[in-house]
Amino acid sequence: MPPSEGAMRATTLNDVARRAGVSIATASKALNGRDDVAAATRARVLAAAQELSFTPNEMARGLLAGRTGTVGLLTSDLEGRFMLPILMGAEDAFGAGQINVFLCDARGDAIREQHHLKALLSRRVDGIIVVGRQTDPRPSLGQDLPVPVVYAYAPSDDERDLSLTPDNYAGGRMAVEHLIACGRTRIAHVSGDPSYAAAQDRLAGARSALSAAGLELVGDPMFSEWSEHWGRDSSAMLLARHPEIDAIFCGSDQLARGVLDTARDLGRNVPDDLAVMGYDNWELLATNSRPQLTSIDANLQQLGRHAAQRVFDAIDGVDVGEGVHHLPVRLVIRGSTIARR
Amino acid sequence: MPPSEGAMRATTLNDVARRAGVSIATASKALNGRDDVAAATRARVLAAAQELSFTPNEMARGLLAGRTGTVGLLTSDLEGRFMLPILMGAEDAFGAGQINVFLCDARGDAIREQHHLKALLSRRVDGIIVVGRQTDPRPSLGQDLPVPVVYAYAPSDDERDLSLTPDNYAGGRMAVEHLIACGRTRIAHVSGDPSYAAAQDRLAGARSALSAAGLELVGDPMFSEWSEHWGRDSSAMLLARHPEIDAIFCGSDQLARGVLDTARDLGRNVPDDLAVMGYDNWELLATNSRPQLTSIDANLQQLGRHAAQRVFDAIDGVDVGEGVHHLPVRLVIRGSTIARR
DNA sequence: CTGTTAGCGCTTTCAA
DNA sequence: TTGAAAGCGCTAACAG
Repeated sequence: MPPSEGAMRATTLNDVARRAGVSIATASKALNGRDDVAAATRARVLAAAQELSFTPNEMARGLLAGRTGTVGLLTSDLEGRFMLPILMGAEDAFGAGQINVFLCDARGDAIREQHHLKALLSRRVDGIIVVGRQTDPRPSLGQDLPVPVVYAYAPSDDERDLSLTPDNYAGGRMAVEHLIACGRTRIAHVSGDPSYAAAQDRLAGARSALSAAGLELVGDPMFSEWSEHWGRDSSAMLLARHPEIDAIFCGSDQLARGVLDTARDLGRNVPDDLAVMGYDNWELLATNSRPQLTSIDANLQQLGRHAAQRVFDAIDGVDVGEGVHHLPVRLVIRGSTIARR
Repeated sequence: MPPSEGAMRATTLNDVARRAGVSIATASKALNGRDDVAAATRARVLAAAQELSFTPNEMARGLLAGRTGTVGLLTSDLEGRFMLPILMGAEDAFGAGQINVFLCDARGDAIREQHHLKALLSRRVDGIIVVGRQTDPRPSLGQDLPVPVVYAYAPSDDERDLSLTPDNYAGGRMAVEHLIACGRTRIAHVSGDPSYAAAQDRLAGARSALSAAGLELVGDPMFSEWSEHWGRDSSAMLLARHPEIDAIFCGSDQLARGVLDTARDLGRNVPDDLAVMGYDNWELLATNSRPQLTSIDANLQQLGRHAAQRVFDAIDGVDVGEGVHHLPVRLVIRGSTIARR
């Protein structure tokens, strides 16, 4: 019995050929637009295909062609804020190129990741993009895979792999340069978990901008967790101990939201008394605060598209390349650093 | 020339058979654990497969089996807050069942959706889950598809399709019942875009709970957009006009965040002077506010798993069913409605 | 127990 | 211009 959906066995090229009264080979040629088919024959075949709503079986086609027109997207954890834009960028790029994407979520588990990798290989994907949730290096899938692999966001720990990751150092520098350009000189830093490479890189970038201007951070960088709560608490401590602070550079927009909250509680006007910068340019947070948050955008969707493009190229035989590439980030200026007029 | 990755043509069953010195059929049996193979032979085959790191070609296998072990996830827009949990639930359920998921994002464009649908059918997916971004009915993909289809979140406009969507009416009722149970009697409602079914359903549910208690909404429901800004502005208006309000039920957590902000500005203590409820239980927003937000959780991940389960069943020949199913939601109580002690 | 044979749906020579 | 035949990698009959 056929499945309930009014289903039936999908129509095959054979059905089309028979209905059009030609051989299966001729039908194939007609449908694929090859020019050694009589116009009348082609018309008949196309009509038949239409009537039977024929859709060629890509699996069979792939078997012949040796490529499937599919790629695997291996994420370590869909949950994260950073996955989605990368996913979208990649899906977008591939979709335009008639490639379909297998989505696999390893849930942060190495065993599950191996399972999924195996599954992807058995499906003969033409390439794989590995998306990690942090910018800390992650274990390589290895060099002996039969398909090209690109690492996005979380770089591979093996230099022979190609990794695309946002340039957090440049982001940190850019942020502080902006604050300095706004006339601020007593700048503090609030960040999240210090074990994150992102936290350290952004801080290092910030420090390079400061020392280039002959300045130093006010107080120690405040590390703890990437939460709004910590943004509130850390800034309260900072401002109590160093009331002269005129700008706080935050390692995330969440932290910055917390800082804004504290500033209001303390009656410090933002941006006049105190400039506040976020990081990530998470629109939900950045555009709904009062004032809106100046932030650094890592262009993640573009990063996803880039990764897809590399896989594309690799499929076409271009060497995929290697090393960790730090992709440019972008400053988005809003009201938390410059008063709107 | 082989692709750079140290690639090479993937090893086939033929390679394994030759290396083990058996026929290709025997190799197949040995690898698939059929019992009509001598132990010694099996060992030899397994060893050979291991050495060549053989992975069976699922496409070839699928060609024989008539099923591919893949399903399509057709989303209308990845951007949304509601996609991700559903996606995760479905991916999770399928992953455990050795099924791989094609992710297709139509970007809210009907033409692109048709393209993707066609692509999925040509890949001979065994089923499709259509995920919409709102709970308003969406156009059906049609009844004459060769695979089972389940609609998640956004129901199909055709009753013959199976749709799973959260029970917003029950959510609205549940929210107001909770507020009443907390002793509130002067309850107002702030919501987003009134053209959303979600907005109307939640309001209708809220009203049913109110009238069951012999109460009425204070003031008109405040509709505009689903933003924190509107939460701030609308509640300021409400509280100015109706200072007696002792609870505000919000149509989203974003709105509720805005309401909390205004309450603080006006010096109204939450929850003592004013109880505030959100909707969606978006943890990022709900757990980072002061106080944390009581909210309604639509169990979206579970909804995704359900949808996957239905597709599973349909693949196994069980009728997929039909009609719009409203899945239960859940109250999550935090500090914005009950003072913590 | 093992190997031979016949396909799954399609594309691609190569004759007719 | 058309069709017969081979074969992509695999499994499922059947003979041996």
